[in-house]
Amino acid sequence: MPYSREHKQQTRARIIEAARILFNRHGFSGVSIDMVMAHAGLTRGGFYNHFKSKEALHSEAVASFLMGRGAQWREEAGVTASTPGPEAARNMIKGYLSPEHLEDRDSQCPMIALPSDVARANPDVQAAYQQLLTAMIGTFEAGTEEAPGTSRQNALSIAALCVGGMVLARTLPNTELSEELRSAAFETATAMAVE
Amino acid sequence: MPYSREHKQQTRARIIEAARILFNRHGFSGVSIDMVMAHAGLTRGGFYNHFKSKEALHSEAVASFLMGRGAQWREEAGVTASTPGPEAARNMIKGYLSPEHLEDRDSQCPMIALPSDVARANPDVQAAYQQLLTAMIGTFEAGTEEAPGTSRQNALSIAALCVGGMVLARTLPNTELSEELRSAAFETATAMAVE
DNA sequence: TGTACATCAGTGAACGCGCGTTCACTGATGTAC
DNA sequence: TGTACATCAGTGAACGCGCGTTCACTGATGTAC
Repeated sequence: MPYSREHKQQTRARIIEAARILFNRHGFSGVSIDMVMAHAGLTRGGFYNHFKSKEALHSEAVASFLMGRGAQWREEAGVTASTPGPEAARNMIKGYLSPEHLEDRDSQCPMIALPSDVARANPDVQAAYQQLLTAMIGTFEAGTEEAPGTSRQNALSIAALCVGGMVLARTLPNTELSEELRSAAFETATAMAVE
Repeated sequence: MPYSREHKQQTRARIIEAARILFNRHGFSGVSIDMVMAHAGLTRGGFYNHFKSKEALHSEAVASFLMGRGAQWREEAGVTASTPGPEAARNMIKGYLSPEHLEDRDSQCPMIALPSDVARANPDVQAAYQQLLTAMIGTFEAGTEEAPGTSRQNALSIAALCVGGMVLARTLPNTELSEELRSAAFETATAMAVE
């Protein structure tokens, strides 16, 4: 078997990484397979050696965020530490609703970059997003466990604040209102995690 | 001047209405000019008698929501009444985060249907969205005027909750989590409007 | 160690299709007489 | 009132382009001897 199995896997990973970045920047339909392959240092024809279709690449790209950057965030926030609690939730909120995340077009959370693409995507893509969202909600829920009755509602609301705040801030051309929105969502979400 | 001015304006309005509905259903790039014109009972060629480009149609469609259904909502909520206050804000939240709005694919708020299209659209489209969002925030702000220091932050957060809750609920294939999110965002936003 | 071979990752031309846009036209309508 | 005309909203064929996908090929590499 010429070309080690490793070699093919590395190429595959390079294509997924290029796709993740380009989808974030330009949206699913704003990216062509030519663009993805060129960004990965390859030519168009080889794509179908690795993926069944463009849509299949989409769900791989989302999953790769969850396993890559998303996992890193959760670790940094201390979710995996022995004492998760409210501090991990607050750290997560701080990172998610940070100015850096708002500006990070390439590595932002796909829920911010591509929400409307997903609502119309195939079930595999939607399932990948749901995993991402479920992980996020889990982090917040663990951070508000003192009051069991309201903790679930709080966690869901914090997730809505995080995604909604960032989506709106990202949409606006007016940077002042954009920053105001991000900041307001951050303050409110943080207050909710402390309760 | 054959064909009254009125006639042309009516046709134009019919095209915009078709576009608003189809963009909501399928997203900006998922809709062709053929589809819009057919939906309006016309043929492709006439489009450029009315609009400069497909993008120009996009901003018109958003503006038409603001002036049409959006204005109707604000009226029903009582924003224009002599005593706006928290009740109008609560009504608005109730309508926005309602199960009916979640299911209403055709006439939902474009901020829910097309968020990622907008972030990459031209300035005219973004300006139309900003007007829509500003009107929404204004309604909420008027509803929390008792505490001036926090009212602005609250209004912005409620907007983020409304849009974020609906965007996430819309994205999910799992209807149970979807409903849970909508409901949680509704409860939290309502509580914030009362404060 | 060196060589012939088989494999298959990667290449790039090609296909078919749908799209946004253009354009020559047609025919319904309001106006002038 | 009736008719000829000018206008321009609407038609539908056509253009050029980029896209997702296919396919015959090529050439780098691991393996067998």
